[in-house]
Amino acid sequence: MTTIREVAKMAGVSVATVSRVINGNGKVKQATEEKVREIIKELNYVPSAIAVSLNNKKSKTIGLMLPDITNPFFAELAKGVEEVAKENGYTVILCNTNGDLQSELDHLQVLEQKYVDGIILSSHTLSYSDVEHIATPIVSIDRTLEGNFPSVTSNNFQGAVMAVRHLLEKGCKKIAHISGPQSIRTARLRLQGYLEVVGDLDWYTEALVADGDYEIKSGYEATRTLLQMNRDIDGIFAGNDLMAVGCLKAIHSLGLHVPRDISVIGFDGINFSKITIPELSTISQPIYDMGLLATNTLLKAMEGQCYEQMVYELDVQLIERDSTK
Amino acid sequence: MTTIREVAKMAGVSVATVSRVINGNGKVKQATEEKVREIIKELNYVPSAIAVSLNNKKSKTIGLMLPDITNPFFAELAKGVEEVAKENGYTVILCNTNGDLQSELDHLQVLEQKYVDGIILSSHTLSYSDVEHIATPIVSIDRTLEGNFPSVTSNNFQGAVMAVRHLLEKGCKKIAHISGPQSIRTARLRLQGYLEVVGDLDWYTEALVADGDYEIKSGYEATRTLLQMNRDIDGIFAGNDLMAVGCLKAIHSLGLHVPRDISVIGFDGINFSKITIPELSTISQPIYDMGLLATNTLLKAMEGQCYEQMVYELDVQLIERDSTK
DNA sequence: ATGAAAGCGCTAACAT
DNA sequence: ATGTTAGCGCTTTCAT
Repeated sequence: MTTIREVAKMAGVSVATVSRVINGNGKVKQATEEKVREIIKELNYVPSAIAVSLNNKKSKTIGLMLPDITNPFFAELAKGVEEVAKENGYTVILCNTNGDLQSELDHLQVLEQKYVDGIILSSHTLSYSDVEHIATPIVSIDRTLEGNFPSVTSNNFQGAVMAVRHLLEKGCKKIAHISGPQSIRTARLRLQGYLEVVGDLDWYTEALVADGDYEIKSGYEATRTLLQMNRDIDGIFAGNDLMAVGCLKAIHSLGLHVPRDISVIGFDGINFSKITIPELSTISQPIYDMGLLATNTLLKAMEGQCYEQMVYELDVQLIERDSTK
Repeated sequence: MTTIREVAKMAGVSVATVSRVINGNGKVKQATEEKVREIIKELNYVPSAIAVSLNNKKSKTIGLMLPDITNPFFAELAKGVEEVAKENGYTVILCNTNGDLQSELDHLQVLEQKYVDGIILSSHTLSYSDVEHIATPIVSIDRTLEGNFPSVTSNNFQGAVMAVRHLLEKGCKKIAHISGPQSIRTARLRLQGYLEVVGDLDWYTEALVADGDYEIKSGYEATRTLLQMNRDIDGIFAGNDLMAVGCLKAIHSLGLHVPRDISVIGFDGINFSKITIPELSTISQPIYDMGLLATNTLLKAMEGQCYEQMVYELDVQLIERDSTK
């Protein structure tokens, strides 16, 4: 491994001079600079990021903590985060937590000791006391956190309202909801949005809400349960796209047709929602943009800038496709 | 930030002693150790990974370079990698390259200067000369690399043969193939497997192979082209699951039925293959396991152990579902 | 069993 | 314009 010392020696200058040409600060004579650059190239010298970090207490690294990278929602988010990070010279440490509190705490601990310059966090189990001691800036995604943490979310409540209204407009007379885990804020908000619209209608009963867990399988099962209890359901608002996919399958397996017999709408707008048969109508969140925004916000926080805004709640959008008619 | 010095001072010992109790080497009197631990806890002291790294030249970090984390194949891989890494006290830096050579080179450069202890690489553009100078161990996924790099792949050729034979057994009389980008080794092997089985049959013509690029859309388009030219195709082997999904959609859009009119089989066994309607028959690779194996192999390489094996080619498996009858 | 001090590779303040 | 040197936080000889 080549060090700055060897470069200095070969170039016949001091390490300070080499450091100056590398970082482009301080004065260096043209000729000297050229000579140094030449040697750097010749020796294939790359400064040790570790040594640099030890000096300036910046690792040029951010941590990204997610429940599950195989969930398309988080994968898209991660892509956005990585993109912005890279553009700004940062590197991303991926932390997959499975939504497990202990795992999250462990990861947090490691991120701290690796001196990451910032953390983007998507967690529904972490509480304020778990993160308050962390000196590094944190941006929360998909939920807000107590304390002074910026957050990037989208308008879950409003989206749910839009979804259900859409179903209503399409002529649905009895609309069910497959809810996400009520421990997760987005799931609660989406349920609230649903209730907001249908809670007062005469056909509404509690039996029209089935619990899911945001995974495909639960959408499948919830739908079958729902349809067993209420044969006249003609519209289903699934708490997310994954469950909507399961829902589509369940309806198909029952010999029914979407959207002729039952209209289905999801939430998230993951890529896969447009490849189902029929293509899924959904409320799309600007997932990739949320990743970009979260990262840019984090970057600002890291530079010590005041936040322009602490809480971003992005607009969602109704995407009408073939599963609602 | 608490340093080892403060701990030492508070405990009334030298930094060397603190270091000893942290790392559990060297002799430390029971009482001293307890005292030190107490102070560590009290001060909430966590050793700086950076400083440690500077000493022992190990960052406890590995780099993971992938074309696209939103591709379920790579997301699953990443999950496996992260899992094993975490278990072994390593952290994963995620590098998303979009399959772009320059991006890969940039990332490689950064990984080097961050002193990652190892790299897991999935690239089809990088060549030997791009990586030979890298001192850190590298494991290649999904392809082999010249030189002494261990690799983890699966049996693409054999899988393709299995896929096409399966179609034949199901009674297909004219089988087409949607190939992946021929710049990618796996795509070439799968095409070869297809040709191996049907190349000599009397109905085979070159027009039965359509080019795709491993993305959903290309599967859709290739299928429509294929079917336009050859109305009597009754079986399609798609080069991967994503294209198979596009294929399913195209067939559906043409008013035809899978598997009644046309049987379809994919390759990869990504999670999503089981949620399509109809569920997709496919050749499944042990994706998650490939991630585990690659990481374990890398870990061994990092410990300087001789490789038990340089090249792993894992078995694939035919999964018969509803898209082939 | 414990401490003092050198050194990991670099930056930045201070000299010259 | 360039060099010297003191750290950054830690590990690890080498003394004691």
